Amino acid sequence: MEEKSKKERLIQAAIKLFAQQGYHNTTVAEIADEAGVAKGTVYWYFSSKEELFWGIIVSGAELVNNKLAKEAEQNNKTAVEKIEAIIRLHISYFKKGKNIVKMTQECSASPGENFYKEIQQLRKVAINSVAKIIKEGQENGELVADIQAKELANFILGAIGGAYNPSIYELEDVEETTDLILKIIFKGIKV
Amino acid sequence: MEEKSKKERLIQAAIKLFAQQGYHNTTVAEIADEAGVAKGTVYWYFSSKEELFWGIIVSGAELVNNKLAKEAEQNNKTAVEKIEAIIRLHISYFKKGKNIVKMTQECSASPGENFYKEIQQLRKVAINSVAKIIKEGQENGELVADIQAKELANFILGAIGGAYNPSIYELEDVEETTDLILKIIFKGIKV
Amino acid sequence: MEEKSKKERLIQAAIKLFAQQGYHNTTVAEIADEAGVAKGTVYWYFSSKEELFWGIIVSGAELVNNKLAKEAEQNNKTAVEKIEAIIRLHISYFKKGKNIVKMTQECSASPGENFYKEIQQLRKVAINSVAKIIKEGQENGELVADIQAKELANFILGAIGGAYNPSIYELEDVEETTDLILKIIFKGIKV
Amino acid sequence: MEEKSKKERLIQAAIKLFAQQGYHNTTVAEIADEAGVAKGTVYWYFSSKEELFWGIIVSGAELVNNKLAKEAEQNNKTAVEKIEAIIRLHISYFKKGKNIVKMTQECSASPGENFYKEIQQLRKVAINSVAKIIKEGQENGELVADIQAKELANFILGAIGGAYNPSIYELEDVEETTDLILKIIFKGIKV
DNA sequence: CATGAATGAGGCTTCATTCAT
DNA sequence: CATGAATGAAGCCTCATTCAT
Repeated sequence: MEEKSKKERLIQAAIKLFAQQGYHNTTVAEIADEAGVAKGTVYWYFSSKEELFWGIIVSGAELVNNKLAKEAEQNNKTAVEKIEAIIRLHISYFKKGKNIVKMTQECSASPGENFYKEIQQLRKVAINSVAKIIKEGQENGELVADIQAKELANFILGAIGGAYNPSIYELEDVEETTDLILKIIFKGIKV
Repeated sequence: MEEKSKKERLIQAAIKLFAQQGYHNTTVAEIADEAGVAKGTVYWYFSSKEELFWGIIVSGAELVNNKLAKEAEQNNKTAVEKIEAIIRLHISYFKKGKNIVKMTQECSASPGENFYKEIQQLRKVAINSVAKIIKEGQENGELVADIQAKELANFILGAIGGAYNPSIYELEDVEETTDLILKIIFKGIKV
Repeated sequence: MEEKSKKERLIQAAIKLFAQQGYHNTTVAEIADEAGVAKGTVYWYFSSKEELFWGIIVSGAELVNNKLAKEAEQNNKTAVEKIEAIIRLHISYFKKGKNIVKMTQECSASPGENFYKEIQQLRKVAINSVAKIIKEGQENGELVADIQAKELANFILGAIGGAYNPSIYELEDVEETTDLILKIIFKGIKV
Repeated sequence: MEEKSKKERLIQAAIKLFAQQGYHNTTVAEIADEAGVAKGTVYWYFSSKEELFWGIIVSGAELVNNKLAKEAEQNNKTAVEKIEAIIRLHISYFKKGKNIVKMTQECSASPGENFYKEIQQLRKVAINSVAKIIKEGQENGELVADIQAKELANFILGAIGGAYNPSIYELEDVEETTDLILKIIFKGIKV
């Protein structure tokens, strides 16, 4: 009796290999091998290589997006607190789901793929959640008002992704990154 | 007599198609077609599809890195001014070289490719230039001192790239993006 | 249900076409066609065109080399008998494996190919077996002693290959060739 | 002013490279490079790669064949002397024209090429010359009569080629090879 | 459910040959 | 005579996907 279902093993194998080697440099055969199943079996659980890849991305992105939406709807928090929560949320997700994050980054940077347009859709949803928080903060005077909420939301999410560059520094201590981002976004770097 | 050399036409065709369709979804045949030359001609000027792609990336990255390095060596500017110049430099490069930027982003997010490690090297060079400026600013009291220079450099470059997400908003007016970034990085968003 | 496995059919097709047209003038597509399988199937069974070619050569050469080695180790035969056996062995192999012999000849005469050095290795093994027999014959006075054993071995094997030139005379009656070689090698042609 | 004509330089370059790398692994560009001329120039002197290759083979083969024919027509020599002369002729040719010999061997073992049939024709001419000598020797009682002259001629020429295996022993001292062949062919190896 | 042999479209690359200069 | 940029046919190989068992 195996510990995990074949489907689960396939997903785990896919995450590992896609993150390591990228979408195009990972073959269905390799994934099946890594999961310990036959190549044909992949097609019983997933209709295509693309669906397998995209399914993983979506599961991760929706997880984050749902938490983002919930955060935006909180009533007993200031906007600053919510933004801080959002940043912590992302960083902790990056920490746990390093491989899926890498996949998502590749996904976001691969024009010409079917999933390229779809990932942008997901990004827009995230931006909307954050923008909502920002607008509140601007309306109640917590945040500076001379910035477009959506653009700021885009900046914050982009900065998080940009700062978390797992390939450069192998940041094991991502807590530091969190603090860095919070500090800059809230206080700037000028004395 | 044609206006541009075949080599130049090939490069332009490659930039256009790689940016639009991604590296793997663009065939050498398409590039040749777009450039109006025979397939074999590509190999007269470039030793492989990869070299063609990577050559374009490098030309762009070195351009920016050289300017970055020069900026870091300026003597008659404050650190803040230098950082502002760097941000303007990037944004103006993004504006002109939209397609090459897209290619670079794909390149940076494609593990398993030969150029993946090389692009990281280029990124490190850029980070070093920016970190040098930051250190100066911290030493002369312009910038807050409780942040690691290299991490901050990584954040700034990452934030620029993250904020400039041409696929989301088709930001024609990138000047706004510049101002946004400057404002946040220097002053933060809290009132 | 087909009579032979696809792998076997591929090998037979390859032998036929390689012998007829040579290595470089035979395409993988032709071999697949001749075998009645798809082009891709070739690569399910063989890792490359070269491996397919070389595998056939080796199977034949090892067959002969093994018999040669066994012959060399016989105790109840004179050297002359052994040499006769060796010649008969080759000629009967040539008779049956005409096509593989042709392939081997091409292989041996194609510098610059990866298998060129390897076939020489196989040839050396064969020479050693024959030289061993010759030395015995020289030691016990059966054979003339003023000839280097290895050179003589090389001559004998070379003469067999040279005499058996299937492209010149389409010798169906190879028995005659056997007798010819035996006569000359043992007794010479002078009255 | 260059020492040799371009045509001559091309031929020498071709001989060197064809012998070293084989016909299919040598490109026209390499030959032009080695000769220090432009690729297009090759086609001013030779109509095709094949013609360049074949021209070299023929020049060598005809040289030998002419000498062979002359030898056959000598009146003041015994058959044995003529055969000895033939063998010496070949070995000395092998010594001088190592590279052309290699090319000829490849040529003879490359079915599917246009020159494959032509080289057989040349071989037949050589055999006829030798067979003529043998017949004379058999008629005047010098040589054993129970062997077909043509088959013996084929054997002798084949044995010479087989014995002279430049790739195995790097025989610098080809004189020894000559003696070996003479000894065996005339006297055999049995005591 | 699972397998893995089989498929075939399509990609990258090589290279003999041509031809305008 | 000579050049070398340009061509395009053709080859080897990969791999997502299918399907009979």
